[in-house]
Amino acid sequence: MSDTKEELMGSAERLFAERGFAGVGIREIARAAGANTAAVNYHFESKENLWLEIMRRRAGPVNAERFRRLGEAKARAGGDPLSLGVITDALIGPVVDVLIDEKGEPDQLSIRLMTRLMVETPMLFREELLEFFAETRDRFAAALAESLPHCNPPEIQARFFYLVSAMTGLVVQAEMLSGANDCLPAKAFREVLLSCVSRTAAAIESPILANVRGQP
Amino acid sequence: MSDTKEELMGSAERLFAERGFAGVGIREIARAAGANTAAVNYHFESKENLWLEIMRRRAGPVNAERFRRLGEAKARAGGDPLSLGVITDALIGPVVDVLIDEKGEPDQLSIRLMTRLMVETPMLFREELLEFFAETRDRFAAALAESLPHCNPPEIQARFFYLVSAMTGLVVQAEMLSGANDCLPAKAFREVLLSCVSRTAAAIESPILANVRGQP
DNA sequence: GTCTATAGTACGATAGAC
DNA sequence: GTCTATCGTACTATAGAC
Repeated sequence: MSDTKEELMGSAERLFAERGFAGVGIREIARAAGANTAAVNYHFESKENLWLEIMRRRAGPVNAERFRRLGEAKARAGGDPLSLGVITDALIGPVVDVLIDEKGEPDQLSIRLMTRLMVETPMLFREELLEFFAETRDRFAAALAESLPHCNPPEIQARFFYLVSAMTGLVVQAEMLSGANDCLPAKAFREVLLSCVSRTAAAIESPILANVRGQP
Repeated sequence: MSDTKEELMGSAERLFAERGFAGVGIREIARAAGANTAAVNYHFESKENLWLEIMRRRAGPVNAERFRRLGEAKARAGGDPLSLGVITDALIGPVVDVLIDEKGEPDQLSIRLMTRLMVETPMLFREELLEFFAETRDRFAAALAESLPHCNPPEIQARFFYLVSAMTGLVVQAEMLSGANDCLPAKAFREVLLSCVSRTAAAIESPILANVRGQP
């Protein structure tokens, strides 16, 4: 990949993270990369495609790590079904790792970029999103079904939905958490996120179907 | 409030829901409302202010219902601390209700609007957001502390963070759930969301601090 | 592979008529 | 309270030189 293309993706990530897809123009992306406006269209064909390339470049390694953890856990388990904790960690753990820098503190760029990617991609590129994550969905739904043999497909789907929604909330609210200096030191950022992963595993253990107030 | 102002807020809600703050121009908002561009600046002073007025109008009743549920539960409990399930329902239940129309099916406009409001407001209007939700934060953090007397402030804060992040994920992913016709009928939409509320209550019951893989 | 130049359109805000 | 008209700026995309 050419230097210019690399630079363009870098400045696009920074700007998209701060202001979202519609909030940034290709002129500004090119200027920040020290390139010309036309270079964006040459390398990416369109602004839409630039967004998708960023999404794939960021989400690809996350999915790879998910599959690595799932495969490793399966190897360790022999033929036994996996625990829900292990499945939850394999799905959400790799995302949490992206939000944390090498010192264990919040990585603001990644937090904001992942937030934008997770919220705006479904609205702008529904088809491409579903295609890109089809394998992840299928493999984790299958793992859940194996670990919950007494659950029918809607129950599996409801639990998978909880996993995805809990992961999404973690990413979106990670920025508020990183900016809250109430009584949480920056060192606790990672601990709190990891505790949320474990809590999510506990949440899908529960066979709950009714709500706490008791309505049907 | 004048008819024109009402119309402008309505069309702004619809357009912001679809394309976000930066994705919509005041010209288009005015056109959709059958008014002139200048009417937006007359009634709201700026596009930013229009967004904030929409946020307050949508979030105000949600907060009111939260306080109502919390107050009702406290009255019912006498002086005893509330269960975590009741606190969770008081905080998240009113948001879930907004996502569902009178037939119990997904309300696409509200789902998308709440998503945009929850994700973009913290990034664009951090100060105003914190001020608007200060009372909610304080009252629910206090209720949690009363119900978890053995927890220190960071532990309370970590649980409160989980509540907020689970709620955020529910809203953001509600759209994907409403569009998934795999094996979930539209009638199940409400059931799944409510089951997520109960699961979240179960999640914050847990005294978990370490993650499932056992690292520090 | 990167540039200049430009086409065609949209942006937010405001001044001033009515 | 709502309009027209307009300022200055920004937008995506493309054609064509180098």
